[in-house]
Amino acid sequence: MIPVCGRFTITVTIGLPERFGVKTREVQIEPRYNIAPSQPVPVIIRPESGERIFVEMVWGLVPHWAKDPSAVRRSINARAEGLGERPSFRDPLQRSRCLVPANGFYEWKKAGKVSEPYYIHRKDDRLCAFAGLYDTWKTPDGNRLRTFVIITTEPNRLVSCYHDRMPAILREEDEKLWLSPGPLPDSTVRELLAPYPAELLEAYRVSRRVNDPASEGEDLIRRVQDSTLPV
DNA sequence: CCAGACGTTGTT
DNA sequence: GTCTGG
DNA sequence: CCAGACGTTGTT
DNA sequence: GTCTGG
Repeated sequence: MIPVCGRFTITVTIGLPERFGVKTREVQIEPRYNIAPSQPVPVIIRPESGERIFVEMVWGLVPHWAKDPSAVRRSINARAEGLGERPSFRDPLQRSRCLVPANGFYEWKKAGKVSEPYYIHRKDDRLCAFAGLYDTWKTPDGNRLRTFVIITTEPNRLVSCYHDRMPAILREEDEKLWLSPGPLPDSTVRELLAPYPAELLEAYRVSRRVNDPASEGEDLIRRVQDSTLPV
């Protein structure tokens, strides 16, 4: 009873800071093949200081006004449509946009009783940025819990074979605008969050080992035979 | 005014 | 915090 | 998203 | 069936 983009990967970590214009290299980022909600992810923000930085945030938004993080239903996705009107997202959309680095994501197809996972990624294997929003919750002891959501949009022709939503992948030339401080016009937001071109992506069946959030490793993105399609 | 929600997708 | 429903 | 739990008090 | 944890 949760969302669409529910698992993703960061497989290419060499050159990641350079790819996103982050100057600080102190954060050691390990490849991840099965990032699930509730886990920490290095996302990219641009504070007022102007320099892009990595900040570790937990996937699943806890709004700043929540009284108790465990009492609030954490959203892991936010629909692009009507984003500006949702109480949880209205504020972050104006002031707290982030880039979520990713190489690909998983979608599941029900085949009878079992869910069969597919991996969707760029044909050229370059890193993408999902459009994200974040918020900061102040803990009773004065610390900060930083959390984020991945925005979803209509699927392109490729992803629509698997699902009726897909993550909003920013075109590389739009990443700068998404990280710019302050509100963006509604029309700009709509344009930036439009479905990513299908011809740049590829999808294939992977092992059901990825179903278990505890699974890790490069085996998870290995292509396996798709039993639902002819050979 | 106060109380209560504040979210998404998929499946039926 | 802010909006909606009662 | 999927997997796994789904319960309590008192005693060690 | 439905919620929580990863």
